Amino acid sequence: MGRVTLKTIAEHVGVSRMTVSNAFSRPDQLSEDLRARILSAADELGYAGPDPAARALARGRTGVIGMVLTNSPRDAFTDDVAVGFVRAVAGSLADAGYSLVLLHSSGESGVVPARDIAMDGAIVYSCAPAMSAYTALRERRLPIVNVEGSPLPGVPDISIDNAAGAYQAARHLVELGHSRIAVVVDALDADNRPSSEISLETASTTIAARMDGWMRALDEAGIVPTLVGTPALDIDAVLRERVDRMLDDPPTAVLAFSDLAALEVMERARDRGIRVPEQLSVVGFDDNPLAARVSPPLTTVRQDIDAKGEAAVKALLALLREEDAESPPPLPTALVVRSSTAPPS
Amino acid sequence: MGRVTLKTIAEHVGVSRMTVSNAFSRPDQLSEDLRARILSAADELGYAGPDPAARALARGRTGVIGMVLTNSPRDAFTDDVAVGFVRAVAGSLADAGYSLVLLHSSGESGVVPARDIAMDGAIVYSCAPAMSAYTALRERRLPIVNVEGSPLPGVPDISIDNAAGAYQAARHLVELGHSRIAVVVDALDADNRPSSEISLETASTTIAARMDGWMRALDEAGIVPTLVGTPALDIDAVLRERVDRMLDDPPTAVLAFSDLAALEVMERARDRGIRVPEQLSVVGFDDNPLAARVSPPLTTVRQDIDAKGEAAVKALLALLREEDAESPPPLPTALVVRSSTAPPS
DNA sequence: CTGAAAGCGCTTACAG
DNA sequence: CTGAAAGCGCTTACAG
Repeated sequence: MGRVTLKTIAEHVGVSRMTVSNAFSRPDQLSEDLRARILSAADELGYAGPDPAARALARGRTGVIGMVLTNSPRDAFTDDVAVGFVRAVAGSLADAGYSLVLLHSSGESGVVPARDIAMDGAIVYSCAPAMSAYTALRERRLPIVNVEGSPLPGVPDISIDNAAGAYQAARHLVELGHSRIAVVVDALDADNRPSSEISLETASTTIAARMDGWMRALDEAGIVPTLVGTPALDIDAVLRERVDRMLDDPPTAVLAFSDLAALEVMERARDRGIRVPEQLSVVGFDDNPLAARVSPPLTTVRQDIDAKGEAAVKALLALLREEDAESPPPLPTALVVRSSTAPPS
Repeated sequence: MGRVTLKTIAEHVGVSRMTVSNAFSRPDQLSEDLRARILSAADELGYAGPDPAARALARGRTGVIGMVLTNSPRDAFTDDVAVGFVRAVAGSLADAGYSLVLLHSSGESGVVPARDIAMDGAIVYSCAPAMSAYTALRERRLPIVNVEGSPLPGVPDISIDNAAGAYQAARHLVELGHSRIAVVVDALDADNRPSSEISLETASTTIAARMDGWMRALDEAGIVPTLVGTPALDIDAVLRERVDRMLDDPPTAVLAFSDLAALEVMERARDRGIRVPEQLSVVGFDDNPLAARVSPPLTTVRQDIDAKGEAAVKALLALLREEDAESPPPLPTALVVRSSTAPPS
């Protein structure tokens, strides 16, 4: 009998299509009684409600918000901080009646979700402006909010106060009495050189801000740290090797750009019999759920990932209401001192 | 100048709308040269490509697959096993050119994503058949795959071999010499009674299968366990209280329906000075990433969550191709013996 | 290789 | 309170 549409029901009940449409979408436009008759006819005919795709086209809105993550969902979902962010965003969006669609980068399938998926707006998490998914979104002129990425004109930016957090972390080490300090960052091909020889031009905004904070505190104390960097977000092979090389002539303390990197440092140190914190202090960043659980528990800089997700959604909802696209002030951070830091021996 | 559509470009180039459509969607239908002219005009006019909502309506497919999780995304994303599943599904879908949309249960906003979001199919993870989102999906006659849920006619079912895994877990305790054993389950209002007094009718299929496995091994050994249950997926208050009550007269071993529940038992035991595994052996289920990290590391039943996600996507893609809706055989499980189990003292 | 026709299923003003 | 008209932006056969 073909597909059941508004028309099928309209004919069945003996009214026009738009009256049936009204029964579903604008209940106040018709009598209780007629509406009940229409709804029961729909039920009888197995009609589940107006087709969402048709409705999206007619209304010009889909109820869907996209999210593009740094890497593939497979990678992103391996990082508890990213997962926490997705969780917070999905929750806040749900409260506002929106659903979240995960936009992977274009793969071999030829599909580019950022270009081909119907949505009302998107949140871009920790992406370079040149990333293809991000570009596609902008070409569509979709409302976009940028999170921990490089600021772009007209795109609201959500981020924590990376510089302040990093400053506190470095300050903590200085106050403990450390002066031989290494800084471990990503997205920077530093390769174990003194910081004075390094240019930071390639770093992401987030990393650059953290560098600013660390360096300000170290500068104030007259300390020139060693920089250990990786050319990309390659937490694995390259980072491991360079951390290992750094430990050949170990500093007394390390500032890491993330808890995951800090854990890597702690593991490498353990392998070589270097004791944390007695011989090496380590400070992370993020307060990853793991940080409190490892041994020794990691000193780190906490960020409120739920607040970040809420702020991103709030900014996007404002954009959807066509309000001004203003970036809120950076979210606060807090140093959490646990047991991975101590005075140098 | 209004919105740029196929028509705008067609007029600009001097061809018909469908030729422009072909330039984007069926490149083999027109000359290289004409296509290049069209594409460059599109670029010039700031046209990002055919509108996805309109395309979805015309083509009858959206490129989006929905996922409904037991609870709100906020809750689901707190459980590493659920996160692992989402990760695996999102990854497999991306490989096939589909994007994943997270379908929350209807909230106060009046929006019911399972009913109102345009999609081509959905995966239902660990949901009761009566759950409203699940019902809405079925009313729409969307292709659906059910994961760790109660089997429904015509809906392919993906699950691990819960019974076999549970059997191995219970067998392990029996072989260690335990005979005073408690079983901790959810979705069952057991309230610390001997298993012989309990009816299992309210349990989910997953729990019921695990119960079958545990009971078979215990029956074979002539053991009647104590059942500790919670009325719902309420891992918190109720479970804590009942586990506490159980520990008033502790068994020598506990079989828990999940690693999270097992950790709860271990924590309660620690609070009361009951040593694991010396005084109490604990076996979990799932091999949650946490299981290997806690102390003592937890003996548990491992399931391959990536394989489960892949299997779910594979079954759904078959459905989308209108192939037969067959449930694959249950995925294998394996007992992982760590340090939370030992012979009774 | 190109285009005229019909259609996807709904909603939005607007008139009665 | 109800309905006729126009439109959302695209694609799918099909004819030339």
